[in-house]
Amino acid sequence: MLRFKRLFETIVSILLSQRDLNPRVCNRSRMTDSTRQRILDTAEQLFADQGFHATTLRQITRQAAVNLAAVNYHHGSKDALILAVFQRRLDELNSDRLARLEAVLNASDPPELEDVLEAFIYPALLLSTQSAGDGGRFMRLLMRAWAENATQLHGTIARQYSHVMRTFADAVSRALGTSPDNLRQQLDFLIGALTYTMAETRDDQVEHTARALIRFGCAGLRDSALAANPQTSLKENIA
Amino acid sequence: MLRFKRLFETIVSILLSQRDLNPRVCNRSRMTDSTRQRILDTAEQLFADQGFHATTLRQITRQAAVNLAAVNYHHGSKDALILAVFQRRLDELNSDRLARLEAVLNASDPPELEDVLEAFIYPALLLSTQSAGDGGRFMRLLMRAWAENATQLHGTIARQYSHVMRTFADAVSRALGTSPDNLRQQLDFLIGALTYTMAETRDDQVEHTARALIRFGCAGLRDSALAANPQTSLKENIA
DNA sequence: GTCTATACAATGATAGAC
DNA sequence: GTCTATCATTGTATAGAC
Repeated sequence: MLRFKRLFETIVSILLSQRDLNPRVCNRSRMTDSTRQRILDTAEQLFADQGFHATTLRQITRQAAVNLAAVNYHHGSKDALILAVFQRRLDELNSDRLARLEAVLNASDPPELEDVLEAFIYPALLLSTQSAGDGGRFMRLLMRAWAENATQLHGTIARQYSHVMRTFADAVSRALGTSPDNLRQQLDFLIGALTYTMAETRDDQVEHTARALIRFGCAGLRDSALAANPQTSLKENIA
Repeated sequence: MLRFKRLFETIVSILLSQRDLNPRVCNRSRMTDSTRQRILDTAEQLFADQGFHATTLRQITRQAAVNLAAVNYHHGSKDALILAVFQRRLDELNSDRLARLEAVLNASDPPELEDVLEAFIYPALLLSTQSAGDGGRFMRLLMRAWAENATQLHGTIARQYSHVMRTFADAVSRALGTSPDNLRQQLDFLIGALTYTMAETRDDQVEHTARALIRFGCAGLRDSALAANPQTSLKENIA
């Protein structure tokens, strides 16, 4: 009973939160945005350090120097706050990815598979070490959130950024010279490897890890394409 | 109606309880084991359906028809209960993996890389569709748990099953004909892809998904080994 | 040893005054 | 928009019955 109410409110706040991305509706006063922002920053840091469950709203509001009720007023619920923390970072991440991909495609079409994968992988590994406050690793957050709230949060994120995935699938298929139809599963393998890796990569390993993962993913994608489309890819592979 | 279900579950868990415990510690009465087991089963089902955070101890104890305090008495805390739910399944999983790997190594040494990866991947995908009660997918649990409790639970699990990973790393290195030193990172890529995939694989896709992931992983591992050890692997690759 | 009833501090959320 | 006061619910601890 109570659960349905919470779920409803979370959904509502997710829907409402989309207007924040739109500059036209951003009419709030500076003081309000400052409170919103301060809650978001503090929450991200505490979540990364302690986990979602262990972090209380009272900790967040005390450290952010705002009232306890403010978090519910601005974000609706604790779950919605978690989602908001994610969306801010994932918006950055996917913007960065798309910008790099566009640069790659402008340089040469069809592109090199390595370059496409680098545009996808490198920003993610950078994000995992840069953000989340003082050296905290952001991507532990993603895995943590995934766990707690799996169906809802994962579904929301996947739906919201599906166009990014589709764009990259197209680019990969052009690089491989095959149809993008059967590519989705292999891209999921790559996403899994990337996500898992992000949770444990340190700042000084980013370059090395990115190169290893790009190589690993390229080999897997090329071989799988070779399986789906033997005659076309074979000669390309030999050449 | 509910009473028959409870009675049935009680009988089943009494029967099952005999194999699950270490014989040395098996001094408990059957009635006690039944309570422990019933808590574990009910918790697993509810965790998979609702997530860890959303599931309350009162829900579990009510549905399992045991007292609220029983869960703390038998497992210590909610977090420890979560860990216990995992260990039961992961013990099965890794036993299955090691048994299959041993069969592969007995058949031929050095083994085929595909066979080694199949021994690692296939049981996991099977588990993700079989267990967790009524068609629930167990591996959503793993991702969920990762999230909530990341440092502690992930660390515990990784430490506890590190020997399994080492055994597989050895087998892979023998199949590739290279040193196992630089293999760990590529195996992590594979684990990430596997974990991510398990969360979304349906019962009827297991065979197809397993084949695709094995192929993907083999290609990635072979190419990475080729990078680390050019001259040795090159001719093997051509041959 | 196992189980039960009960109590407790802390949490997320809310209502209403300002 | 913000705050104070308050609520129901949570995980956990304990005392005592079988």
